[in-house]
Formats: sequence, structure tokens, C-alpha cells
Amino acid sequence: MKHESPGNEVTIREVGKRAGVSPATVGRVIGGYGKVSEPTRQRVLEAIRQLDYHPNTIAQSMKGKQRKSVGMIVSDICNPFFGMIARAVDDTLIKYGYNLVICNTDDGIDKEASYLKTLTEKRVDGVLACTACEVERKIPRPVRKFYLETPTVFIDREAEGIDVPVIQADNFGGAYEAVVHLIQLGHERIAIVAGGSMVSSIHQRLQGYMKALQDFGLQFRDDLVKLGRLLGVESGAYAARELLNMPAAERPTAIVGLNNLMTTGVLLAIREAGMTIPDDISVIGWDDFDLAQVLSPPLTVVTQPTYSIGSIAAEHLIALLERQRSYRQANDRKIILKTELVIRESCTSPKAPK
Amino acid sequence: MKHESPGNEVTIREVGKRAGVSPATVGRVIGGYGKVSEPTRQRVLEAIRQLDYHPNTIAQSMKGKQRKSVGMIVSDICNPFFGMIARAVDDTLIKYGYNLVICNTDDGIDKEASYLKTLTEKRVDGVLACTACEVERKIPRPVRKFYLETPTVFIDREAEGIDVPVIQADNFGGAYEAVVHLIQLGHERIAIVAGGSMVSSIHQRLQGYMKALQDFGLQFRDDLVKLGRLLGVESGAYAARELLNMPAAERPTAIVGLNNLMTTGVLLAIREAGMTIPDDISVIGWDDFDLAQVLSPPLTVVTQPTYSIGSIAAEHLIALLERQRSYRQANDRKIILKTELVIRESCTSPKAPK
DNA sequence: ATGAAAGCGCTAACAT
DNA sequence: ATGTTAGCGCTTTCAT
Repeated sequence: MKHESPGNEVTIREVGKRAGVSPATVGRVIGGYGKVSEPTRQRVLEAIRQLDYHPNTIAQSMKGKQRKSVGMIVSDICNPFFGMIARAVDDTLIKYGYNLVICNTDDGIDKEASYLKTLTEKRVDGVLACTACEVERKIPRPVRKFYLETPTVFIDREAEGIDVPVIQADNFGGAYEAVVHLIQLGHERIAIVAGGSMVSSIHQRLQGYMKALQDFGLQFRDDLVKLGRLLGVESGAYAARELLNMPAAERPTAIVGLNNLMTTGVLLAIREAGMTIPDDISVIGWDDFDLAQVLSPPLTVVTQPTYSIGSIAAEHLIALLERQRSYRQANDRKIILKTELVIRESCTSPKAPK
Repeated sequence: MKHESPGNEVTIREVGKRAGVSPATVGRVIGGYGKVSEPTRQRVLEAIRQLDYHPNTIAQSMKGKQRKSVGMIVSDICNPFFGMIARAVDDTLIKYGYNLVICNTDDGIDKEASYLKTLTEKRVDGVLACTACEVERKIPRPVRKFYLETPTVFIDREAEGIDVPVIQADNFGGAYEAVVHLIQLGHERIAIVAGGSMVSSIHQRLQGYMKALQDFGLQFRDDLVKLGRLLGVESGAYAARELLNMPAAERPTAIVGLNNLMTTGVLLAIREAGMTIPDDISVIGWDDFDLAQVLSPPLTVVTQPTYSIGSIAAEHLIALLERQRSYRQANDRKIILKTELVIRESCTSPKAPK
């Protein structure tokens, strides 16, 4: 375990000694500032090579420099949606030399608060957050304070009264379109299965759902809206089972899953119940995935440009960090990207309409 | 943008002033070392609260302390396998107060080398790596050097001549079992679709495949082993198409996909070709996933204890970091976890056995 | 063009 | 029990 035994680290000073120059000069060549003559420069570079010197960014940070790292708050990196976001973010950040610190909150606001605390202590330059803050729930003081004081870009979700830029999909529109699609097919009892907590994106989707019902004169029934206790496949299956166990006359003829985990759960429950899609029940998922085309039948889904959401958010944060004024303007505080309804074969008209 | 404007940071010194004590005393209370009287301690705590002081871990690191952060090398965090590993790792690390820095290499050794460089510069305490190093390929000097000098635990893959602990599944055994299953069903032309590069875990699976063929007196045909160019669904589909386009007498009667992306690609290609599973062709996947049960037919897969691999690796690294000695012993340098063949309905006996 | 020296915020002897 | 002081490795004036 020779790594980092205090004291044996190669420093700027030793490089200087080796190259026959002062530490300051070495600093200039590695930092690329000030003036260094070409021959000196080469000698220093050679010494760096020989000693296998690596600048200590920790020490650099001490002199007011950036840490070149940003934190990312997600519910769960296992979830392909967040995986894709994280990937997009990392791809973008690395172009600017930043590293990504991942924090899984499971949508728990306390876990989020705790991660935020360690991120502050680590003095990350900024954060990208799929916050666990819920609609109409009070936000812990330290959480609000953190987001207000630290360069932050929200992803997918926003939080009331925390005015930072947010990049998200058109959740309202996407849900509206999906529900209208079902209504036009003749469905009148359309259920929604959402998981976890009442985060802003889910809230928006629910609003889109309700607006569609309303626009088409359909009665809203709150027993058709299932909010799983947690965000997970099993939770989605549980909710779907409740729906499927209703008496035939009340039972929904269509279900829309508000995220991929919930949708998987719905699919599981339908198979369990021995029902077939779309003959017995129509299904729409949220977020596309490769296997969707391979399911029998191929699944109709609402797609959002997940990768773009991540990369735009990251670019936005970088702009904030490099202090570009233009990004503090009101008109790009909120970027909403279009969703798309990809119609495959999991929806038809209900057997006995009405 | 008031965050971190140099100079306005609340320091130990201001806290001291506020509490009427020296900076050193403040350090003692936040660090929990040395002796502080209870009243003083309370005054300091109060000052910390009032000023909303947060210790600067960057500065702490300067005094030889740990950074409390570890890097993690993966191919692609989007891949559910790596997502799950990352999740397990983060869950474990956070218990010990460490944070996780994610690095996506796309299995490119140069990208890996470049991330390793920034991780050294950031002086992470250690790293967990699904290395991109391939079997029988030379490893860049800096990469080998890094792994040898930095506390490292390999995950899923190892690298020749880099003697660090590794946690992995029984790739050989898992593949052997899957292939024997197929052979016993009567298959004689069994294809393998692997993606990306010849990383040690894939190599081991291939060995298991070959051993099974050999043990049962089946001829190895290298046109039945497809190594996709990249690791991705499309690459898997491409490979599978080549297999399916073979003349019927040569065409494989079974395909095993060596990871979830490849398997998805195989499924896609089979559907495209209008073939049905398992009547026209049997399929086994690697790595289980929730939707596997919902496919028609439900997919037979080789499962590995992914979460455990991640958490064991993380625990191992922590032990290396905090307890050093005991974990440097030979007998736990390599931990191999059992796989399991989950038999569902995607395999039957081939229609016209020879 | 290069060097000397003063910190950045904190820890850890060493004093008192 | 608490204060003083000297760095950690680097950047950055200010001299030379």
C-alpha cells in the first residue's frame, strides 16, 4: 500500500529540483500561464515525465480554483431513465474536464439532503438534480438553501419556489396525447399507474391526463389513479392487480404506466391475471426501451428525448459555471422538450365500449 | 452567483472568532479529536450553526487526510448491469462516508487511461474497475501502473499481470451450464453472440462454452461465435442476422447472448426474420431482467448476483482503504460468485435433430 | 524569463 | 483545556 503514503508524493518542488528551476516555473508550465522559455519548458516536461508527476488538483483547488467536479442527484441509477441521463451528463462534462459524482436518493428527501451536505463539504462546483422534492410538500430549509446558493440545474423535475433552470420533457403534453389516443380508440375507463412520490414531472403527467378526460367529457375517477408506495416494479404490479381485480363493469380498459418500472409491473400483473394485450386491456408505457418492440404485442409508448435532457442540462450547468451571463436569463430558465407517442400494437378499441 | 466567490467562505477562523475561541479549538470540535470542554464545545457548535459553516474537505485533504471518494470505471452506466453495480457500490460506500465518481469508458482502453489520469489528479482514495483491458492484448503502461499503485478492486473482469483483488461471477461455469442445458435438449449447433471486446469475463464464458462442446463431443465451429464490433443492441442484432441467414442445415438451432444488450439484439433479429422462439430457435440470455418473464415466451437466462458483486467489491475496497493489511492476503484476492440458470420457456429440442 | 514568498482552510504537534 | 504555529501542494503577486 504505497499509494499516497503522506510525504512520498511527487511535488512541484521535486520536479523543479530535477529540472533545475524553481517550483514557480514548474507551476507555470503545468498551468500554462505566465512566461516560460521553450528550453526551460522542455526540461520541466522531461522532469515531469521522469518523475511521473501528476498535478494535485486538491491543492490547486485551495487557491480558489475550480474543483472540476459536479454532483448529480438521481432517484436510482439502476433505473434506465437515470442511467441514460447520467451517461449523457458524463459525456458532456468530460468534454470540459469535469467529473461526475453520483448520488442515489431513492426519492427520499432526507437522503437527498444528506448527499447535498457532503457535496457542499466536497465543494463541488455545481449540481444537476432530479430532486426528490414533491409538489405541495414543504422542502427542508437546507435543501432549498443549497439549491439557491449552489450553481444548479434541475433535470426532469422542479421544486416550488426554487428558481433554478430546469430541463424537462413536456410531461403534460405527453400524457395528454397518450390519453387522447386512448379516448379516440373508444376507451372511457383509463387508469394511470405512477410510482413513488408526487414529484413535479409525475404531477404534470397527471394534469395532462385529467385535462384530456375533461376535454373529452369523461368523468375523472380517482380509483383509477394508482400511486405506488415506492418506485419499483413490484409496486407497479401491485397497483395493476388492484385495477385488474375490479368488477368488469368498473375495471379500466386501458392502463398507462407513468414510467418504465411501473409499466413493467403492469405487464407482469396482466400476464399473471392471464389477460392478453390489447384484447383484454390496452397499455401505454412511458419511456421507450429496446425490448418494447420485441414484446408481444410491441408496446405503445410515450418517448422523451432522455439523452438530450441530460446533455442539455449539463451544458447549461457548464455555462453557469464558466460564468456566462447569458444563461442567467429568464427565457431559458425552463427548457421543455417534446415527447412523442410511438404507436405500436398494445392498444385497440375496448371490446364492449361503455 | 454568490457561491464560492473566493474569500467569502466561512472558515474555521470566523467560527472561532464568533465563539470566542481559537481556530484550533474549532478544528477539535468538528474533527472530534483532542479535548474540548463541554461549554466551549456548545458555543462552537452554536457558532457553526449561526454561520452555516461547512467544513472544507478539500482543505482537510491537504493535511494528508483521505478524500473520501472513490472512482468507478464502467463501460456504460446505461447498461443495467453496470447500473446495478453502481447502485450497490454507492449504497455501500455511503455507509462509510465515501462518494462515487462515475467514469464511462465504452470499453475503450484509452478512455479508461484518460479517466484514470484525472482520478489520480483528483487523488481519489481508490477505484473499483470493470476494466476495458482485453485478454491477450497489451495493457498501456500508465494503466497497469495506476492499478498497481492505487488501491483497486476489479469487478467482473481482471487483467493479466495486474494482481489486484477481483470480484466476479462464475462466468465459465454459467456458460458451461447453459450450453449443457442446450446440448441435453438435443442441440448440436449452438451459437454465441458476444459484444464489444474480449474482456476477461467474456473470455471465460467462451471457455465454458467450448468446454461444454468438447465434453459432449460436439464440433467447435468458429462461424457460430460472433463477436460484435461494439457493445450494443444493434451490434447484437447484426450478429444474429448473420447467424439466421445461414443455410438451414448449418444454421444454429440455439443462440446464447452473452449479455443483456446482445440478447436484446438477438431477440430483435429473430422477430425481424419472422421466426418464433423456441420452435424455430432456442435462446438463452445472460443476466436476468424483470421483463424476461413477460416476453413471449419468457426467456431462459443465466443470472448472476449483480448487486452482491458490487457491494462485495465496495466492502473489499473499503477494507483495503481502512484496514489495509488483512485484506492483502492471497486467499481473498479472487472471489467468484455462483451463477444460476433460470429455465423458462425459450428453449426446446430442435425440430429436426441431425 | 525566473525566483521568492505569501497564503488558500485545515490539522497536529508543541506550548501554555 | 486551549492557543500558537508550521506546514500540506499549489498559484500568484512582486521582485529581480
